[in-house]
Amino acid sequence: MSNPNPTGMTAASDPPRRARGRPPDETKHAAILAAARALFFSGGLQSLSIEAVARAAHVSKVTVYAHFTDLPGLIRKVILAQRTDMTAALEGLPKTPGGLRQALIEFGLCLMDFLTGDEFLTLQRMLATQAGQQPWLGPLIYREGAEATCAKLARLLEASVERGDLRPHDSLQAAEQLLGMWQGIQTTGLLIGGCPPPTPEVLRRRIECGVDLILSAHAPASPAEDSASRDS
Amino acid sequence: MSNPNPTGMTAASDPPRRARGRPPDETKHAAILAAARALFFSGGLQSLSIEAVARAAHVSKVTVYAHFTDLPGLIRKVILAQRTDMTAALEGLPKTPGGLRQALIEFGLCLMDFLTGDEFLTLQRMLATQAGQQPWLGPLIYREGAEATCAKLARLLEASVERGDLRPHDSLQAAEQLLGMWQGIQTTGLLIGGCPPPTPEVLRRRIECGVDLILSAHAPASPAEDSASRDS
DNA sequence: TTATTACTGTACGGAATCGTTTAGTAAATG
DNA sequence: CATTTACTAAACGATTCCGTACAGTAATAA
Repeated sequence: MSNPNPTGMTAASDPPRRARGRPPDETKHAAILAAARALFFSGGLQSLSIEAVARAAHVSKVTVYAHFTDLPGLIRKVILAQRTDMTAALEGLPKTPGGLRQALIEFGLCLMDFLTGDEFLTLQRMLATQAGQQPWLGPLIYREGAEATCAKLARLLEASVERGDLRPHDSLQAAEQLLGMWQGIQTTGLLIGGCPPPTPEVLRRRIECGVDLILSAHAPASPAEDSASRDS
Repeated sequence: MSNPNPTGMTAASDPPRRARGRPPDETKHAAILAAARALFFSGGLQSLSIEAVARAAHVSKVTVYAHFTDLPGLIRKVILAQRTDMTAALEGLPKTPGGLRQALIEFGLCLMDFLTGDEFLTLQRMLATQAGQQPWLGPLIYREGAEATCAKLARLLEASVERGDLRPHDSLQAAEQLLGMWQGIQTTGLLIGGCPPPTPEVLRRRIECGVDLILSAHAPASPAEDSASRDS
């Protein structure tokens, strides 16, 4: 509103306009958030109360209220912070050189490593319980997580189509199928604590078989399969 | 223990050994359970408290304690009741006559109709939050639900192999892939309230494409594809 | 009828939180 | 210095829920 810098360009480093009184301690903010996350990770939303967070962060309860309006507000921030980590992890998925098959497998390995990790599963569980109360959170995560990843994978396939390594096909659908096969039934199993985490061998096999299935389905018409079954 | 009927055969209808005092009112038990389920369905585990259940069931709080020892005990029973419904629904999946493709599609339609329904999603959410507290629940549901379904699907494929409609292959793996493709990324999306429920058209398309992918991958060697691309 | 058991209603003590208030201390600006 | 803002510690009233207790009513068997 009453912006003292109407040029729109922030001069050098943001105007260090020290507000007037004692400056807010960013450390506290971080500590609270960290405590909240830690607390949640070791006991679910149940154990996430303002008072517990204040205790764990070695901070006055009032300070918590000063930084985060509500308990819902705090939860929201926790989830959003988690989201940031998550999307960062997804952005960092490999753009391996090498053949398409190898690239897909590499992609799948990294992705599944992430999806079967505690960090992600916990976030997922939190979202599942919050689905009712904070309906806007789900779509946000879904779009930035699942859909974005699917699109990324689809682009990988699309690129191969343009290079002639694959026949033209519905890449988005193929990406979805691939993701589905990678996850199989185990993802939900992990979510409900119904099965142990997959061994690397099982995971790798599932990923490779999925990739091969997709690749063979959309391989170029030439009967001599050359780009799909080469490198191990 | 002090069984008055040591023959093991229950004479006619179970001995109506009226216990001595006022008989327990089965109605109450059912009412409590129903109230608990309803209550959970409209507010998550959060809103599931002994007092709320007693209120909703029009029953004294003491009665609740008489029928279910604990709050955890009540939750346990709620989940187990839900499991019973669930497994029943899965048992009832169709054994359509007709061709393999049609049978698989029918199977997929019914299954996905179930998996994307509120009943199932809510159970899933409940389990996701309870994964920490009641570790034995997850495996139970997972085995009777996901794994049993997968095995059932695998048997369907296996039978086709024996009939010669499919080449020999790892049927269990194929079943997992099929289930994965059917669920795609949307199942978890639904769980976290991240996306709207799929339209029947989308669902049907996803199911059919998955089936076709699997079938074409394991079709018998004959180049004349006859059993896969027929009927629409 | 009497004994026995199921259920009701109400109340209690204890605990955990919530969100707010108050009074005081700490750190910065002018 | 005075002012302003951030933070602390402690307490408060309110709410909710737990699990239990008590006194009384209802239904059934002996």
